[in-house]
Amino acid sequence: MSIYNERISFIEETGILLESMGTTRMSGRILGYLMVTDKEMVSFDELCQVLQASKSSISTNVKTLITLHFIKPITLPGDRKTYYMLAPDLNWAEYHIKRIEQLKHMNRLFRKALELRVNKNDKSSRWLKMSVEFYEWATEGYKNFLKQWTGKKPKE
Amino acid sequence: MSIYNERISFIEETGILLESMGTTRMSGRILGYLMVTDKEMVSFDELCQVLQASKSSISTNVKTLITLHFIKPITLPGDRKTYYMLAPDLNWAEYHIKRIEQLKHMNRLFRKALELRVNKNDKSSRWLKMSVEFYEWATEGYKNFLKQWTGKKPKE
DNA sequence: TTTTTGGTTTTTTTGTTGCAGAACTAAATG
DNA sequence: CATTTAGTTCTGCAACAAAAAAACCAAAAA
Repeated sequence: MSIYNERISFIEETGILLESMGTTRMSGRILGYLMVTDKEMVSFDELCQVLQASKSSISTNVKTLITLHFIKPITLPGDRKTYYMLAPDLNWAEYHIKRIEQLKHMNRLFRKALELRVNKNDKSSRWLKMSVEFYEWATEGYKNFLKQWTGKKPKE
Repeated sequence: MSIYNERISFIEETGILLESMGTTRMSGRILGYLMVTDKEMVSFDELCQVLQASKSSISTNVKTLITLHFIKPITLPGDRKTYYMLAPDLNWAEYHIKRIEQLKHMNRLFRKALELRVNKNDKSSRWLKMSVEFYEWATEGYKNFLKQWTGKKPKE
């Protein structure tokens, strides 16, 4: 076994969590490995070996992690290999601001439902109005809250 | 066709959105129908017919919507049927406060990874520290923000 | 220019999940 | 106590997705 058991179970946990968040288990494993390995960057080939996965699986999952801005590919002159590392410029706040879009979708649905109703003052309509108000308040407020992060912790 | 086309497409949209949020398309359809029907409550049987779905599918999906506190079952004396309506006491803020758990999981992973690292001051460790700080700040702050909602809009 | 290396794209295999249909259960009615 | 009603649970299938295998391609090396 090439890496410690604690680390293996950590990698698997990360796999499960990322899977539950909508990506794949394998992409979670890759992220997990990059988090616990003491190497600063890791080659494509090493990922295949350590995670016991096929090249194709690593290839596709590495790509999704890159588009999510979680990791970054590194290439070196005189070296054909590609290495990957945790994206040093990852901005979690930005990431979550983008995710707020889903809440906005919800809000659009509530408004539309309200339009489609004949009686705009029955229980269901009031439910919808309440929901619209909440989501309007929440999306705006949450976004403003997250924006405060930028500059909060200057990288020393 | 028993309901208007605008409403049908609304129902389908809701299905797609709820599906993308981790539940099933059918549960989204049920919620969507309850949002646009002018009836205040709808019977199990009506859901089957309007959504052209089997009893089993309605049964299981209605249950998940109930556990999510989105809808509420209503029974009436002298009537064997069960009716469903949008949960009048649904608290969206509460709902999202519970969802924050996922962010906490993330944070737990970051801390654990940091523990497992040998060199606690290399790039990856700093990435992890930054992430821990962000998630600590974000989960607490978001929770407090959401708590402000309660009492913000007294149901007049 | 041929071979090797490093990775990508395409195709198969395998596993999962949502839904329908049938069998089942509980309660109310005759 | 048999029958009907209303809904639940189990089984199986079709659709889909994740990962593996295989075919492929580009760049560097021989």
